[in-house]
Amino acid sequence: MNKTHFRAEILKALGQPTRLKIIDFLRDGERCVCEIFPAIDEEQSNTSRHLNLMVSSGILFRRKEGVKIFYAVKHPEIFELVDLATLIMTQEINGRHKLLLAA
Amino acid sequence: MNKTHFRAEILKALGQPTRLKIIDFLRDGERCVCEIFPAIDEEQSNTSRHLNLMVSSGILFRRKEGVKIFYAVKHPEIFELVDLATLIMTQEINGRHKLLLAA
DNA sequence: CCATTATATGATTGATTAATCATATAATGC
DNA sequence: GCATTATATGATTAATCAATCATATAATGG
Repeated sequence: MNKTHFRAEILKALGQPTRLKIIDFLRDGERCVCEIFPAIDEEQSNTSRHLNLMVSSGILFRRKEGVKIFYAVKHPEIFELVDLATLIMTQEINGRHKLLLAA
Repeated sequence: MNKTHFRAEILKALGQPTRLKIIDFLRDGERCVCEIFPAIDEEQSNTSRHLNLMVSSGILFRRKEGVKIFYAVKHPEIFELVDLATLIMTQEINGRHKLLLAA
């Protein structure tokens, strides 16, 4: 895999609503699957798949403790990146609003 | 569309190799389609579709000049966001390398 | 040892995506 | 007005994706 594909994989892993909800829920630190899936209101199996995908693409890491598996965001820059997306979104919404007002 | 979906759409728009190549090529400023598609080595029609998608998701804007259409990145934060993805990628590669060395 | 709890995974389905070829549209210079 | 250049779009195809249901695995407490 070349670097463009690697970068794309990271961004793609973050560019999905269910996965973004997981990232947001993990802002306060690690959580086990049994906490995550009710919090984001998704099925356990679906949540598990998304968690695994994010581990594979370097977004999350996993820690086992007894029967529970805790997931956490691997790099603090992930949050910065997501926050930038939020900022861009806000600017977009404001820009569109201004256009509507000007029309 | 709610905010989670909006954020996801922005990240997803950036999380595709062909589109990342376009963003990289637009770092120096606006370019017309006829410059972009040879630079990234993709078909004109495919390039056009990706450009349109990024306009729709708020990543790029378009300016018409005669028969040419110039595209440019709409928010400087887009570059910051992509650069963060590159940083995360680098950390991942280094991390994996260290693990291999330690093993 | 068994029942329970936590997590992962196989199989399936419908939806979305990226790429391609062919063609349409639209501006320009002659 | 016509040929040329630049761009967009319809139709198609193969691939990937997200979600779901059912089931498997694995650790724990009693």
